[in-house]
Amino acid sequence: MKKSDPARAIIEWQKQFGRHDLPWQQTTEPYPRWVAEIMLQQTQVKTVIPYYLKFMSRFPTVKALAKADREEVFQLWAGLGYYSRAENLHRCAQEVAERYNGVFPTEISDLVTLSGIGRSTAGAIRSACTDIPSPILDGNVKRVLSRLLLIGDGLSASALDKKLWLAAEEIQPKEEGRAYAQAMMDLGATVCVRNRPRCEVCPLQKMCRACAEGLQESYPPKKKRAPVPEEPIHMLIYVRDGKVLLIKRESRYWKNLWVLPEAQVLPSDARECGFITHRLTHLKLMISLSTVPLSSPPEGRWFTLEELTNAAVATPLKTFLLEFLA
DNA sequence: GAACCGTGGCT
DNA sequence: TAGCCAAGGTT
Repeated sequence: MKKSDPARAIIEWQKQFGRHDLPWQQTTEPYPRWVAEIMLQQTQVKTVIPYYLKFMSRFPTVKALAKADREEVFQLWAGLGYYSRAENLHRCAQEVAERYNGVFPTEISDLVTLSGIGRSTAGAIRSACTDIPSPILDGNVKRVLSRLLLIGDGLSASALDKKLWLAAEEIQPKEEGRAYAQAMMDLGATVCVRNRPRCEVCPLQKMCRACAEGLQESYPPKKKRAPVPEEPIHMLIYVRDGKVLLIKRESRYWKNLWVLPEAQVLPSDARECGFITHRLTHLKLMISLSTVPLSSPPEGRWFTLEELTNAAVATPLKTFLLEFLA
């Protein structure tokens, strides 16, 4: 082993210090690895595990998922966030069932044609299932490569991505793709973390340019974001016979989930009874109680408390409603 | 190319 | 506390 080969170094490191007991690591079948990869997009391992176990238990095969009731898919996804993933997941299963006869592909060129699978997720699936090294560029790999090679200063986001993809291709080993991919994730998640990286235990310490110059915390460059405060959205609670009225949200946040109906203008028979602040988006929901039958409720579906518990309702709203109606 | 999409954890 | 970030993809 060449000492200057970072890929070999982290593969060896992974065998001793990496994670080996994650639920989806116990198989090399494409379907469960795909489900895990989609759930893991922008979502931490700890959050994903219970959702993954529940999902695989209910839909053990891609054909089962393809035939699944759309509503049930969203029920299992509710609380995970980024709900377009659930929509794409269901669509992808149907694409695999139709175009690939229910056999999940493992080639990059096939994978990237499927809904919800981009270049990085395709690489992750192929690495995991075939053991053939396939480039990945997720948050972990970006952070590791950016620091190792000191890439990022003064680059636009797209230029940075382009350079990092090239680096990801160059640095990957010729064998042990599965271990290597897992090694990059584990290193990024447990050692080469965003704040206060643990360089003293990093297998790449002596090759890392950022570490040599003490610039770890400056790489990769921070994303700039300018959150736009939004006007509060007024939502109304209609209660009748112990049931609450919800409607399907069809756009933007919480798309395809059940939410309280909105009101442009608060009716005179409504009174404010609470609000939710949606942290990332600064979305504010003003929730008011409407006295039925003075108002005519919109078309929707009436949920009992028990139905509400298992329904595809966003977590903050579900929490509020269960507390309010209890 | 940039805006958009959720939630939980961390400091 | 309030901002920042995480196993990204789509439009």
